[in-house]
Amino acid sequence: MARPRKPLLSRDRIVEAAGALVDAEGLDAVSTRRLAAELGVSGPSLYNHFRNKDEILDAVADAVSVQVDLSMFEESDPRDWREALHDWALSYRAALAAHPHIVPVLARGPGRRPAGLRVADAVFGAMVGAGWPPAQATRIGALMRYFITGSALGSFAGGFVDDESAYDPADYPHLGQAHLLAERRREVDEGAFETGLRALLDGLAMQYGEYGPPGESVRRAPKRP
Amino acid sequence: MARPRKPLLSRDRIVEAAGALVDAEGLDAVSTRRLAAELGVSGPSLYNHFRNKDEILDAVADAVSVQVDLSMFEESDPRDWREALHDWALSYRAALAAHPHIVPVLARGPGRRPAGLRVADAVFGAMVGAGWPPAQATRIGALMRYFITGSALGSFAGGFVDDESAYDPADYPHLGQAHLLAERRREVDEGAFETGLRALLDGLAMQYGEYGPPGESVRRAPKRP
DNA sequence: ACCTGAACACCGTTCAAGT
DNA sequence: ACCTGAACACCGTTCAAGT
Repeated sequence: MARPRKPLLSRDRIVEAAGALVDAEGLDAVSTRRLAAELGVSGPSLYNHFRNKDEILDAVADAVSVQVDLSMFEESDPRDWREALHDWALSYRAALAAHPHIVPVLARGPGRRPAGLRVADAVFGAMVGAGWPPAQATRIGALMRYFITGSALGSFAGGFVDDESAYDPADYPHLGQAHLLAERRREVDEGAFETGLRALLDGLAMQYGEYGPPGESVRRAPKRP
Repeated sequence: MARPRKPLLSRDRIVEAAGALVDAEGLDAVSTRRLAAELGVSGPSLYNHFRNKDEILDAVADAVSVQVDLSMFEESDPRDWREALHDWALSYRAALAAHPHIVPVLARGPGRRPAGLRVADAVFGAMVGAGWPPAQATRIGALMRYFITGSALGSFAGGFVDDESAYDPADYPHLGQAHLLAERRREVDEGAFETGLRALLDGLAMQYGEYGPPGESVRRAPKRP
């Protein structure tokens, strides 16, 4: 066959197929040979479009970052940082939850991934715009990513086995109901995320009072901005 | 050679060597052949002691969980849940930070790993003992794990490339200083963890008020269950 | 430029054979 | 019981050859 007059592959086609494979069968299912077969070509063909397999997975991860809504950072009053952060966190988590198997790649950080950098840029810019000192804005970007990727990386409830005999009361006196977690997985994980997000934002709002909103030299502590 | 009169291997020796390899060169460096070579045996020998490679990595992960201090949950007044949670979080994070490459395995949850289950048992038991309703105690265990493993999984600062030209101001107007993050990695990551942990605990303390301290039979209805 | 098959140096795991 | 080498069905990546 050699070279066809119209290319069989493109970066987009490869990323799409790789993403589908990751979603359907997990990261381990993605081998260059398997992926190439799925695309109807031979393994080495992929190397005409990507330098290596990691670059393909990076592109899959970035395609997920593209799904994260950032509009709340442009549209709203900069002083509504709490609400913007809340909405962004929900959107971010939803994007990751839809593609859980790629989260370990995404959690390595933005690197040179454009969409990952856009997310970081938007959050940092919005926090600085809201009056947070740059060092605090950086920390907020970091701690939000910790919490969001941590929640998307491994289901808490799903991390417990669905087998009552695994929880010997002599060893684990308080885990008598743990075997029930698995079947209430969504509920537990989403509840924990909501509780944690609210706690995080409440706590940050308290700290915001220490730094104060921009443009005023004296201010009251915000109750729940 | 065949079978020696004294076994060459033991589960402990294998786990120790695997852990050292993970720490030194990362998860990808652990192959059964490489690990066996490190132990002076042939690859298949490992299968006399573990069912498969995943079981070996699970054991490495559990050896890290063993390092997590849980004494604060036994010693202190149950009402000091906030301080106990704080100290536990620091100990947990320190254990993970010492072995960052195994965190992805650990983040999958306790499964059947004894030390992982002991951690979950201690936190849940302590929160219930402090007066949190069981459903909230579960959520607290979950959200703390999200935050802690998220912070240990990927360095935030280290996730940005150390190359100024990667941050075109036209694309990322607020990331002009991002290339400096890498060299202040520890400071940034630890600062974010401390800020986030404080926010989380402050926020949880606010929610604790909604449920009320233990030992009272009448409490106010929670505003935001 | 873009695909191919062959090749290299690896994998995880199974299994019969050895003591 | 615990180790071995051989074997199976895979890997990621390189490269010369084809059009």
